[in-house]
Amino acid sequence: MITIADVAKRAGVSKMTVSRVINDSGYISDETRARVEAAIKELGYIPNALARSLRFKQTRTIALIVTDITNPFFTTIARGVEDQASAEGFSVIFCNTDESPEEETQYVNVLLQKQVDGLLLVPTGGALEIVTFLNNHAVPFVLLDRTVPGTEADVVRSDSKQATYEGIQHLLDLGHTRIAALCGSEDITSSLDRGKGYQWAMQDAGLAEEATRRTYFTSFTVKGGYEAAQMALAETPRPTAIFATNNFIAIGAMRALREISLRVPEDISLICFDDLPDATLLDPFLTVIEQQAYDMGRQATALLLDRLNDKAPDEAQEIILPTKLIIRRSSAPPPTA
Amino acid sequence: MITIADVAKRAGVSKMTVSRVINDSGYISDETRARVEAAIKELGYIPNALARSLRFKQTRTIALIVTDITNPFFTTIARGVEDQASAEGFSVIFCNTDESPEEETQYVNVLLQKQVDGLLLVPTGGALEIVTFLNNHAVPFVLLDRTVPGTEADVVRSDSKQATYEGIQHLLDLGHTRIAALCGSEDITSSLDRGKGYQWAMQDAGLAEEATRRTYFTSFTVKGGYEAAQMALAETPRPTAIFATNNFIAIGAMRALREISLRVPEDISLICFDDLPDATLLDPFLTVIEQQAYDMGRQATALLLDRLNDKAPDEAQEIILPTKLIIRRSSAPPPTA
DNA sequence: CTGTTAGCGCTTTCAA
DNA sequence: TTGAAAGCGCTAACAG
Repeated sequence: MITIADVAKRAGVSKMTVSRVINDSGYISDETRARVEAAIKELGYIPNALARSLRFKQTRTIALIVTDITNPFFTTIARGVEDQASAEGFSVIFCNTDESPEEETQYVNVLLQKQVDGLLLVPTGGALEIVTFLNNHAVPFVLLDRTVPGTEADVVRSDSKQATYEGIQHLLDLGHTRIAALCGSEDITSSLDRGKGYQWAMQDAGLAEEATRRTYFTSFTVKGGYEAAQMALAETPRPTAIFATNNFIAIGAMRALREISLRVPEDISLICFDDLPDATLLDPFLTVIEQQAYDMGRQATALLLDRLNDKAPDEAQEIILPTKLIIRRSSAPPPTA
Repeated sequence: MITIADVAKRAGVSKMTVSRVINDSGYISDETRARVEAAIKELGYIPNALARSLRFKQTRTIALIVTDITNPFFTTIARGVEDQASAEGFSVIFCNTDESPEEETQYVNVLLQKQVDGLLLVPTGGALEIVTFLNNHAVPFVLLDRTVPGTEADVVRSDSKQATYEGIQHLLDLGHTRIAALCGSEDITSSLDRGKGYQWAMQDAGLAEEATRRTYFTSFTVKGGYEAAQMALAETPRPTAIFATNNFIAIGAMRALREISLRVPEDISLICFDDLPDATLLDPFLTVIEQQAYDMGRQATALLLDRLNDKAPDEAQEIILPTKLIIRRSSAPPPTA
């Protein structure tokens, strides 16, 4: 390995002078600078960021921990994070917990050892302990998509409750009354909020009991959606519309519908939270409540970097991003209407 | 920041003793160990991996550089890499170049400064320089999916040429003769190999000229596929089948077909390289040549880690993974057949 | 079984 | 404008 000492010797100067050239700090004569730069090039010297970070006490690296790397919602967030971070000269370490609190704890530990300057975290359902730990250790971090009840923390998320209200309203306007809600896990706030938005909208329409009866909790997966949909469809009378609290649940529901040959939207309507990326779809036809995933990544990163530079207010910030109801072909009036 | 010295003082021992406890090395009395562990817990001590890596001269971190993080093919690779690496106690830094050689060079530089132990690289079309650089600097790395002509390097990839041959053969067997090929960029070997496989199969069927005339180069994107398909469809007589060299090109082609109301497979057949993940598809119906993306990630990582441990042979390794032709509903005999 | 010394590659501080 | 010494947090090598 080529070190700063090698370069110094080659250029006939001290290590300190080389350091000054690398960091463009202090005064150096043009002649010396040229000699040092030549030596760097000749030797193919690469500064050791480990040693620098050890002195500087910062790594210019942040980490992004998501719960499902296969979900386009999270990869889109990742792009936003990446773009914003690299614009400010930060690197991003990307981690995936698969919704497991154990993996989450494990990653946070490793990342702290690696001295990341801050964390971006989509918390699992069991994140209370680790988030409390981060707070106690004064590690800068920002939550994404979900909050962690019982803690104070910066968070960037959508207004799931309000957005769901509008989505359900759209179904109600079409004439539906028997609407089932397939919700994600009960220990995830975004999922809960969507459930509440559903309940709220149904209640406002005088359908509170209907809503209670037709709420199903499952996981944010295709399998979960499939199973929950089967339960919802087994009810008599059958629902005329299904609301899925995320994209994967909707796909699972779609499979269940197809299996019993129900047509969408002729026989039953289907809407969901989260869009699927245009690029992976042959035919966009689902009516969705779209979240601004890319922006969520960008803003969370901007907030985190502000924190790192002491440019954010002391109190925990809560940034709520707008959503958009995109009406496509999967929602229509109920068959009997 | 709490350091090893703080722990040592608290436990009333030397720093070295604390180090021994952390690393579980050397002999320590149970009593001392307990005291040290108590001190660690009380202070909430987190070892500084920077300082350790500086001494050990290894970071137990590798990097994965892909060309398009939005493509499920690459996120699936990422999962394989992640799983294999973490099983061996390595962390992964995940980077995205968007097919830009400049970004690629930039990332490699930063990563080398960060002292990653090795690199996993899906090379861009302009990677010759950076790969040569890596070779000269004896940085351990493994190429994924593509090779870089003019260099020697470990690579894990599919046999694109052979796989394409079989895919085209499937179309020929169905009775197609007017088959168009929508290829990715000309400076990417996997794309070229798929073009060659197409040419080869057509030639064996006595359709060499037909193939030459119906080959279109574009980029591995939905937009690229859309545009190339429009060109292919403008020919007279029109092709009765389209072969797309990746999933995104196929989706673009699908859009172009829909725009002029061509039905698949009744009016025209469509097959492509790379599957789309089950989870993001409402209705899998494309006939595809599936690559083992997850395995590609795993094997490349295993090879890289072997290299790091001097367990791999001196010569550059080439691991060719099998592919699978999955026949679904998008391919059928041509309309006139 | 435990401690001391030296040094990883770099930069801060102070002096020249 | 340049350099020497000290030290960031940790561990290898040796000594006790």
